[in-house]
Amino acid sequence: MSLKTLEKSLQVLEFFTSEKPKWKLRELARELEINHSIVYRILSTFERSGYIYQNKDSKEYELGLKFLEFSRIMDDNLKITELLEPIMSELTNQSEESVVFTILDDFYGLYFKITESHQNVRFAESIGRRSPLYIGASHRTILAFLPVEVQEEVYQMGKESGHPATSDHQSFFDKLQVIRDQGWLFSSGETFPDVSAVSVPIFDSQHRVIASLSIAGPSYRLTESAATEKIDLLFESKYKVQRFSSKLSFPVKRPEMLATESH
Amino acid sequence: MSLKTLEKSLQVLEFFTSEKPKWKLRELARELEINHSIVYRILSTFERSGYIYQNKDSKEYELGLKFLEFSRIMDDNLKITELLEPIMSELTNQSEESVVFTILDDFYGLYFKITESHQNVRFAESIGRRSPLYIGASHRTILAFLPVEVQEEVYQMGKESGHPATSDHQSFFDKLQVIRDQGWLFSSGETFPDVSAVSVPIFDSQHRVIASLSIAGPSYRLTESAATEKIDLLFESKYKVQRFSSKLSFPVKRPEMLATESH
DNA sequence: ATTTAGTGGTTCTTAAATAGAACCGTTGTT
DNA sequence: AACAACGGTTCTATTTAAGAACCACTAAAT
Repeated sequence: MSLKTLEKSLQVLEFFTSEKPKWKLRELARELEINHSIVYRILSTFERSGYIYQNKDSKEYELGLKFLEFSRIMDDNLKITELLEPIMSELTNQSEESVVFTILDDFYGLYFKITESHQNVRFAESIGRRSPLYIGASHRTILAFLPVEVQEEVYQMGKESGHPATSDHQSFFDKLQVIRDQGWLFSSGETFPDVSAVSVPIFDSQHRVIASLSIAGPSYRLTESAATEKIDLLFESKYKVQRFSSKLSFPVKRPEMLATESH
Repeated sequence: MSLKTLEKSLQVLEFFTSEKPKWKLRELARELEINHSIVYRILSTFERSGYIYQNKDSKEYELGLKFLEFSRIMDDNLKITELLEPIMSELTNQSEESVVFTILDDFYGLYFKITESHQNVRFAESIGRRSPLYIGASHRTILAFLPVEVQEEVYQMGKESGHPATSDHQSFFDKLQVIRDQGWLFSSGETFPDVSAVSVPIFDSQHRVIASLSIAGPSYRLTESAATEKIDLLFESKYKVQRFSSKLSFPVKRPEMLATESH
């Protein structure tokens, strides 16, 4: 069905995170609970192709330049960004806040494109950041329009990680219902402290949710009432995006349930 | 020695370029001259982990969001950029032109960081672009300080690709000598038409070349004499970079000769 | 209508690659 | 001087992948 060697190798890459970007060989092997010679072969193969870089003094391994290269190729390829850019820039100008486009990626949301207000905190460095769907307006707005089984799964993920948003099952699902009813969501300080955002879902031509569009800003300025005033602008942009999104394909990975226990 | 399955899988990824970012399964298999079921297994394994995205309508494969994610992790990790940033920004302000930091990556140079002059053409989108060392001031400046065997190899690469810079062996190597003698290089329109640049090499603590630092701008403004006037500024920045580079490790991949025929 | 050639995806058995224990030589500690 | 830990290497039993043949499907050509 799939290539086990490749699969395992890619799992190894997942351990190179922002929190732990550098690994010594045996340290990583212990963490993975596999023989260090296997890890060695994987890392050195990656290294030969530039996906992994090894500091020859400290012997530590880290991510290689290949990812920079491929990320540029992606940008070139995604004409989406060209079409998104003017719409988002306009919304930034009108709303005087930063605008964030979050894309659905399995059980996660990924900050795909950000246009920054000049009077704002720096968000742009978050591009490419992936976090679970239970957290933040931009993410929960997407979750609200996914199948209930996925919502349950995501809720469980949050529960297991101990995240406060998933402390009460009833209120979590009630809030998702609110998003579906009013078509948007405002939230404060969920993803970043002192940052608030208001989000709307983006659908493809088959009315499946694929992303969300958000206005984000510092909580002291972007209060709930300030955000509410900007909702009309946000909806205008949403429709503009949806108009062209029907013609383009976003690299969206829809979540798949491995096993459905109920009938 | 190395994992053949992984190696082959990574070779498949290399075919997703800016020029040809989307492939149909059998089309790619033909190009690779391997059985399509092998390519299928590779691509679908990559897809399950987000490295490859398949458009479910057109069935075409392209690069996945994983590369965006890893590229962000790299940025977080590379404190280099934090240290490089102020030096490069200052040089941009002083020189009133864009500044480019090019890193050595095997037989190639890769645009690693760019600070843009406000009065300038857009370079930033080139970050992550990798091109052979025979082309352009930023690249040839690095090449000049690499072993002569590597220079010969690179010259051959250029020859085979028919690039004009490598039409005459003697003059190619003479120019490299000039770079070593004067410590910098000016060139016009080599990488981008109507763009000129002046470059200096960056060495690590063991005096091995690892990168180059360049001032780049439109040829009508950054003439050879204009560039010459900025060389002092460029050298100042070069030394600032080298002062901290001794303490940090750049993810530089040094070229390795597979076989040296001559003694 | 029917053949033909193409597509993405799947299956099976032979043939090839990998796993992982045991092993280097080196380095730093006790 | 003994010990432990390191990155890296080697060898063969065991696992995995290769790739021809095969689907079901689509589009074009007859």
